[in-house]
Amino acid sequence: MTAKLTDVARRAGVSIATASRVLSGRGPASPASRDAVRRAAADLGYVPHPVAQHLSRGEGTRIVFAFRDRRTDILRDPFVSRAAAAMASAAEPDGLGVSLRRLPLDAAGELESIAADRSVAAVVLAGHDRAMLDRLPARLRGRTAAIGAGGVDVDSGAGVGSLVRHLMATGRRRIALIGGPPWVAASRAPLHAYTELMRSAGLPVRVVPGDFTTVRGRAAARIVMRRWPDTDAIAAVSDATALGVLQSLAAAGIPVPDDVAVTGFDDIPLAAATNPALSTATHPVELIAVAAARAALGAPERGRLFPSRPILRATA
Amino acid sequence: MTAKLTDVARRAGVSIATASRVLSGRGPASPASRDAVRRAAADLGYVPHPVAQHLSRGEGTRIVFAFRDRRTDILRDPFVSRAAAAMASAAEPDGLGVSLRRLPLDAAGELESIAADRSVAAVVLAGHDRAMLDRLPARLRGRTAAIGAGGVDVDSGAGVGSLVRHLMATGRRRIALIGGPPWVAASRAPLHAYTELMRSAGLPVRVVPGDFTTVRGRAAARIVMRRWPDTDAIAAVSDATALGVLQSLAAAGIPVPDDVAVTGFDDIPLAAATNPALSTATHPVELIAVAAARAALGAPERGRLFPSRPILRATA
DNA sequence: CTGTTAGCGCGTTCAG
DNA sequence: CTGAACGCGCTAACAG
Repeated sequence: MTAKLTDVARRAGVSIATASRVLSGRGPASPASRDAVRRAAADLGYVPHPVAQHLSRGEGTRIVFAFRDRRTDILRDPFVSRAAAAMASAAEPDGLGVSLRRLPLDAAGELESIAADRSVAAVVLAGHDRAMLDRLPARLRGRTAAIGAGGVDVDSGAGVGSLVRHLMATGRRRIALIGGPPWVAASRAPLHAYTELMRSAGLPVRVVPGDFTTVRGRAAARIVMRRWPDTDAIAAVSDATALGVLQSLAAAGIPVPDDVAVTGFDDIPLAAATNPALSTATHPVELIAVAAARAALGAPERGRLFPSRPILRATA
Repeated sequence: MTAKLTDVARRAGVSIATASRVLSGRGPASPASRDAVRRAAADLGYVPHPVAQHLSRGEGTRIVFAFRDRRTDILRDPFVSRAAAAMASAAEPDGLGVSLRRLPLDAAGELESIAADRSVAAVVLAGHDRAMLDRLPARLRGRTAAIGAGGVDVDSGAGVGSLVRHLMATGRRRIALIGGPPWVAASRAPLHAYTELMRSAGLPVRVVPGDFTTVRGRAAARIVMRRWPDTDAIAAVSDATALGVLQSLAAAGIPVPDDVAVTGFDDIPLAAATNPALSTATHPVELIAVAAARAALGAPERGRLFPSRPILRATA
């Protein structure tokens, strides 16, 4: 049988309250009893029972990662799994676990049920919109953090901006942007950054909407080259899209980066493996997810932007 | 304040014991009190407190996914994050969370500490070897399941075998295999399947070891074509490797699949996006992870193999 | 600084 | 079939 706090207290010759104070580090304790308790705990190989601690403190035991999406199979989205795994790794030392839950577009009911579940220590929201944040159940207020769009997010504006600037610095002038879907909040910042840069440089603004997929990237690249044949660079707001662009250009016999430079965004593992290797910018999903989890667990911090670093390879 | 079992019992005019029996479904209860309790619970919007339940039942609140690897940053491995996310999704309805923990090659101490943690409901092991399973702490015995190599796994032998058979059926005769690292258990089954098929068909066995990476795939393909220039098909045991093979062949001006057919394994998202699109076989990581989690939580099942389905695209 | 006393919310004997 | 009482293991007010 595993040793419990009572055993430690008895062996140390103090009360359980004192033992608890010493071992949890909360509350005062004389050096003498502190020492005795620590020794007793070590001798007995005492390990606290996290479940009992959580119950007693009125805290939950898990972080719920709630991802709002119209697709049912959110597990196929690499960002979802990367973020979930990162949180599961960060939460481990605290004895917490991570649960993943998909939210439908209208998630009012689901959020209520999550709020009612007292095993939920914190909630990390993604794919949300403003309405959702505003209608957040009161009981979730102090323990919810959001990823993206107003919450913890990557500075995609600055990231894409730095790539566009690089394109300009290397002589590109007719730069097209394949953006995200207009109705997705994350599409705004890159589009804005690109537009501002082009305008203030007196260069033409050429934008085609995408949807972050490779298939759409292929089609979008064809549209770009048909509509503006003199385009000498294509900036995509996701690596998946950029892969489609590369394929499309290769099929059309357009050399990259000689005739047309290409950039992506995210720095997925395969970006380094394309031919030629894709120039892109980092997307620290893991850092963001962990920051959001910490914020949800009580850190006051909100709305922080994580920097995106350009990774220049062969395509630009 | 949220309603608790006491409130439900009082409103239903029964004792907490009866209320508990009715709501948990364990133990007898008369139709009358059953009805009263159910109604009272509904009226009050009663939601049980999972943490209290777990403490009382002496169960843990989380599933620990323990991944043994020499690399420190296991989060970068897509299989790790996919498996973790799948378990986090499957565990959600049960009020359980998932924690991810890296294990060093000699994980004796870590396993002890995991076993001592009473918040751990179950352990899913991956990257293990036999010695590790044998030295498993006694307290972990009934609640541990393993992914791969003797545990729940994909039938990679049959998967690679079906691809090799397809290559033969389409006229390929000089088929080379780029395998996994010899010291990894998961490399054995595909190698064995390939070797048996080639031998019994009276065809030459051509094997070059790989390490599941794209970089190594590039190098391995060069080795294959230099050593056996008449090779007309290359089967790789991972899609990442196959991508390297495709790049290497493209760089050498060898048309795929005309001169050399190529197959991978895993069916990662980008396999559909290569040019030409990669023929491969599925690796149901999510299904496997969930099955392992269920097994660890108490299902008796062990050592089940999940089928791998060939996905024939353009490279073979 | 310390020990006593209540809880945290629920499961589960064990007599009725 | 039911209810009173205890146990799960620990934290936190409250006097001392």
